[in-house]
Amino acid sequence: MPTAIQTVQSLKQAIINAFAKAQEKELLSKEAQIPDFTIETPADRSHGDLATNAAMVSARAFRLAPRKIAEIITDNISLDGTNLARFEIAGPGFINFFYDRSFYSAVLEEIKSQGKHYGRADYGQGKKVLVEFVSANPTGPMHVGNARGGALGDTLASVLDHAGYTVEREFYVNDAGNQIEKFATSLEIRYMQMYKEGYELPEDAYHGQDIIDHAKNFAAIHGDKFVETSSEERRKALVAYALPLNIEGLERDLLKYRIKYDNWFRESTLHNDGSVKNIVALLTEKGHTYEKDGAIWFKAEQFGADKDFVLVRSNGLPTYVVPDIAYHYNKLVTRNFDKAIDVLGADHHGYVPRLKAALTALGVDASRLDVVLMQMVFLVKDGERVKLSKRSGKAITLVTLLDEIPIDAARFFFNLREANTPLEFDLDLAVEKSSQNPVYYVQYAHARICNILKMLAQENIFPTNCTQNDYALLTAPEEIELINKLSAFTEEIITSAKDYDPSRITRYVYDVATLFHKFYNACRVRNENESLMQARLALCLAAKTVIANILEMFKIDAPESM
RNA sequence: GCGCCAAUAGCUCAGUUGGAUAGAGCAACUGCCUUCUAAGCAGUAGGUCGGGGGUUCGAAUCCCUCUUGGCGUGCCA
Repeated sequence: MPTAIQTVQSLKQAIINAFAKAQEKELLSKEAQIPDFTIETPADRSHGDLATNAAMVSARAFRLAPRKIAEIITDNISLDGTNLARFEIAGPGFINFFYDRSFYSAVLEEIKSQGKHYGRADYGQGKKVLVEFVSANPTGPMHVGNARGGALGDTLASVLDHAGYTVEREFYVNDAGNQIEKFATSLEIRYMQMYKEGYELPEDAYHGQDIIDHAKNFAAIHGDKFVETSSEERRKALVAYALPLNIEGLERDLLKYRIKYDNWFRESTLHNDGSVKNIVALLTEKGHTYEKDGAIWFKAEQFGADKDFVLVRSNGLPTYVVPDIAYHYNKLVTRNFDKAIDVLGADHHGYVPRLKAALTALGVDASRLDVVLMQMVFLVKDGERVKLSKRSGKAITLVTLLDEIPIDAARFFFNLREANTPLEFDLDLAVEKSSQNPVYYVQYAHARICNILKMLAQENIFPTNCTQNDYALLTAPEEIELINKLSAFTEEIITSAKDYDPSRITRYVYDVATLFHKFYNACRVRNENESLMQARLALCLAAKTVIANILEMFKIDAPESM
């Protein structure tokens, strides 16, 4: 167990023991329960490395002043084996604890021995989790929102993996249904326009250049062969030509973005194997549907949704929700994932309770589906928001974006903010090669460490094992703060996994870089006496390990020199 | 109308799930390179946490209410 977490747990136990001992001595009422208390890291370290509110929250239960209880606890506490050296009572009744020297050496030894694995936890207990993200329509190119979804989903999957889940990444390909019909219509009209007058693209069709290109390339192969055929045949041929190309394109572009999926799951398989029909049948069988106006409705209100909704339209075709229900049923029942996590745009939020209602009706525990909603991205150039218009087909695509800015920057920037807040993406800052660019700031810290190692190696100096006495020389505030930060990595991973929030890790690694730069300016490694140099070298290596582990997790380059 | 999300320094955002004097970065101003990378560091200044009520030892955080903004509320996806 990581040193920091272990220290907190042993302290918690020590406090509980102190309570019990005081009760035994009848200093505290035996009647009262020991209330839930917390142990936290104070923002201000002069208030200790760990602090507890135990005395304050138990004031009522024991009918004593908080400070009095704090005295009783501290009189009866034993800090043996806790990596803590001392405590003090402060403020309204906080008890503040301070690390023993052994804490710092334990952290550095731990990072050294775990190396690439440092930061990993068993919090997820190997549970199977499916993270579905991007899932852009294969009817056109991906846009900036998909870029955020990609960075977020892929990194979230990594975070969950580090937290001890068994993770799969999945892309859901909408290769059936209305979108494809619209795709067919758009292709058909663009194709016919090349040979005949009087074909006008409807307002709600796809207006992008990519459709025109597909039609042209198709014509280059088949000529006017499909002009006189039935519309059905023509559409089929066009889709059969263009759709695979688009899907290949999605895969290629995402790979360029360093995203590799375990599965590309096709909606069409759910239609072909009868799953979609089966969902309607199952719900009907259980008496959860009814007919109205020639359509089949689901009694969603009975299962917590805001209103009932249509499953099968009066024209006999299912609405988009049905394949979606079938898909999630497939994830949670057929494939038996413990958790399904969807990364979706926030405009889908109204649909989540409906999907969950349907799963509940099917007897699936809907809490096994978690949805991470993602707010809008605003691109900023020259200090102004770039206007995006999807309708005209002039939206900025993922590919264009990645041509303009480094992939490292994109993956970092899109994980700078929590998913549920709108994100301003500063295009100028992303290409900026300066301290203002947070990616470079972090990478620079890594490169600096590598450089120290390189310089020393040239003098034939290499890291050795450190003794307790060596580690004891690390006493500067910059050194202590850096170690403290490094010790918190595993907890950050767990919290980040719990909240489905990789942006915590982005901020964390930025903090690590900041503290390293401060250390670098305050303390020298080279030309110090052997013992201190080795201790500082160990600290540098530990910082390097943490930064490198995180950058690898984010699939961002960790350069040896810059 | 109803529902979801948000509002913190001039700008972009944190805030350890109710804790101690609300923090970073950018922008502004002042310093630090004969010493491991100045893509760095140190410092100054900047606040009615959208408004108002409530809950308690204690509120940016929880509850109520109002204001403003985004989104949703289709036999579209």
